[in-house]
Amino acid sequence: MSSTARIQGMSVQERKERERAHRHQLIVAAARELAEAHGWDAVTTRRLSERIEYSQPVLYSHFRGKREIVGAVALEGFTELTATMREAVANGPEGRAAVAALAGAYLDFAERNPALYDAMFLLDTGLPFADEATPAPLREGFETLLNTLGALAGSAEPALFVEVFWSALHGLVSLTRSGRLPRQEASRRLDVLVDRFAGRGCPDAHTRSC
Amino acid sequence: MSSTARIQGMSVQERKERERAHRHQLIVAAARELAEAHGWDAVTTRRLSERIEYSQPVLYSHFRGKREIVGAVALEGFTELTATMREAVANGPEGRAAVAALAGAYLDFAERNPALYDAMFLLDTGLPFADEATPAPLREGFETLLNTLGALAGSAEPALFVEVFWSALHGLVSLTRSGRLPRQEASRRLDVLVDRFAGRGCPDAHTRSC
DNA sequence: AGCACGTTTCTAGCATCGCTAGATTTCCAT
DNA sequence: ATGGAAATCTAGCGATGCTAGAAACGTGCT
Repeated sequence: MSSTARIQGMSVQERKERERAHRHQLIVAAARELAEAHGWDAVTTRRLSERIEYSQPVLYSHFRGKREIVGAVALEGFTELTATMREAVANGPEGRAAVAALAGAYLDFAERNPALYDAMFLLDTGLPFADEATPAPLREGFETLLNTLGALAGSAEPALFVEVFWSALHGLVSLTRSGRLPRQEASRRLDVLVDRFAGRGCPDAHTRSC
Repeated sequence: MSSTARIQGMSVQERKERERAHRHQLIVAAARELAEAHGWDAVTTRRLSERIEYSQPVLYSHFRGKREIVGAVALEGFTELTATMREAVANGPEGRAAVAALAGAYLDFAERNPALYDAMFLLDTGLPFADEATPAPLREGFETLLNTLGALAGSAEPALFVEVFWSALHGLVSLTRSGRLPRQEASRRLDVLVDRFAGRGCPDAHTRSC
């Protein structure tokens, strides 16, 4: 290793890494756009490579395979969903209002980013969830729910309470998106769900007489 | 058309139709078994045709394509799920017990028939759901839920109440099956869900003081 | 009985998929 | 300028769902 390698070589290496990172993001963005525009079935390695103007094998120098690309898009989704939910409870609503705000934000997010939502919750991404290796964005999303809803758990364990609430939201999204539930009365279903989870009864009796 | 055609011809035609129907069921059964044994990805037209000992184009004389085969399996699933749920409420439980019985039956069914459940609720089958063309097995499944749970809807419209309950169940199944929720505490999550939907509060106050 | 015709079934192949080995080019350090 | 490592591409493999056209079959008539 010469002095040039030590002085200039490093910056060349850094530039290459920068370019690599840029191309990495290019792939993720292309996958996301393609999925959002024409569905995940339209996201093929050939189309992706065409979009980024590189050949297909380049994709495999960034990701182990297609599922890892989907996983990268899903991670973006978790970050954005967490931000959306945090915003929804930024002004500190409590009781029923908090549940309604979170649930509304969640359903809105799913409605506005269908492909992104699929990457997060439907497709196989290989992302570890309830695991010591769970990526930060996932953890933060769950914690946002926990911070706001944990207090409404009543006699149930907060974490379980949140998981069940999340499941219900996901069920609504999932069944509606796949045509199993008519989209028409989605907002009324949301009301029913919020009523059930907003602790009508013991913990927060200020919402409705019991 | 001769007398033979009028007397014997019909029975020949009937025999052919019987054989066709038999082969039809053979395809559906093969698809289901293959899916339950090795997942839906392993259900390919080539493997199916090998199982039924006919060439691939024969499949397309019975079904428009693979999705219609999945749909046929899904239909079987709805019939069986409905039967399972009916059995669960056969001895007429009420209030919390009814909710727990139905939810337990549902989750058990999903756990015991993962591929079947996927065909019903995850995969694209082209089956019409909330539609005038909704097949009978689907309708009956929903009605079973409605008959038992409608009374617990409280101030909500029964149909919506049931849809939301169903969504929550599906959410639990879906997130658990895909590894998003740890399988470990599934039964405690079920308890939390039942608590929320068993009308703790106004309609059925005999379950828990309010 | 034998033949003609309609139906059923099969062979063969298309376009596309995810993915990869090996050739080829590019670029850096000398 | 040039050798060699790193980056990139060409070409192709084994699958997939699905289909057109050829071959085989069996029915019903003479």
